[in-house]
Amino acid sequence: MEQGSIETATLAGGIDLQSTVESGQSYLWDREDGQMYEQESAYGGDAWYWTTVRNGEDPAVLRVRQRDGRLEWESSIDADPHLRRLLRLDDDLDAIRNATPGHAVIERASDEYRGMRLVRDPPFEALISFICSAQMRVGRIHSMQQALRTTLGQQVRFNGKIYHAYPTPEQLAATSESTLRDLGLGYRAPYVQRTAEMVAAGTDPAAARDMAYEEAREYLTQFVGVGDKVADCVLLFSLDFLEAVPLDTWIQTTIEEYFPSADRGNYADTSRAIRETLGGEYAGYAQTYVFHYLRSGNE
DNA sequence: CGCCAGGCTAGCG
DNA sequence: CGCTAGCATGGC
Repeated sequence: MEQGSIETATLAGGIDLQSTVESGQSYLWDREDGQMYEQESAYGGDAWYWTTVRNGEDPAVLRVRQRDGRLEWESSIDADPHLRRLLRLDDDLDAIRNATPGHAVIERASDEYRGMRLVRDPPFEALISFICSAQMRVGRIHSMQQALRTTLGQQVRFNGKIYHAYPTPEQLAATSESTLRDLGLGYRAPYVQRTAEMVAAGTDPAAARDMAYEEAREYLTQFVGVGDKVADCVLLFSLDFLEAVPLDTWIQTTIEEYFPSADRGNYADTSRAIRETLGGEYAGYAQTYVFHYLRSGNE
């Protein structure tokens, strides 16, 4: 086993691990004490989280927790570069905040979750988990991904315990719609199965990375179960389009309440307007702070 | 019990 | 094109 740590003081703007992995951006991390998404009162903030990364034939488990000014990790491999990628540790949060307009609700949200970073999920996992997100609560989206892992993913042994990798495109493509329904996916089951078939056959969601933003969003909507909103989530939480602002029910309410002039009546035009309102380049960062702030019961 | 959740697809005009 | 009915499931 390898282990190591990263000093949070070396990260520009610090990090809040709990907010980063429990804010409904990524559904690929599990919390080992079983308290994920719960509004606990006596929490020390130092729970272990784990995920897996592809690593040739054998996926690798990454365990990480935040304690005493460090991100401490354990893995079968060197987790350092993986954590820097998955948790966007190179983002300069101070610079991002300085580039964000000073609206009151954004500032309150940014203050409340100082150190929260966007995630950089792997593209296929992001695509499937956000297809599952349609008309679904955050906690259940996460439990669906756990069910997919536990039932269909490759077993990985680490420190004497069994973990499960996220299923591959081939594994999901070979799973029947009824099996996926049995895992609680509901009407999303055929979307997941058919999209996995497309990816297994060679259509690469990550190809959107090289496109202009709106072209990339259009490209992703070719996958079954992916409309503009899910496409924006994949662009923002996986493919480095920090300007993407997913227009979900929460942000629609926010627009009506705080930025009514940005409501242009349709997705593409409202998207452009709110993206401009939130400062352009890092608009998705502002959106994610506000989403987590409002969804957590503030205001 | 009814309502709703980080929406999408198919089918209509 | 734009618009909308229908959609599975579980928690409150």
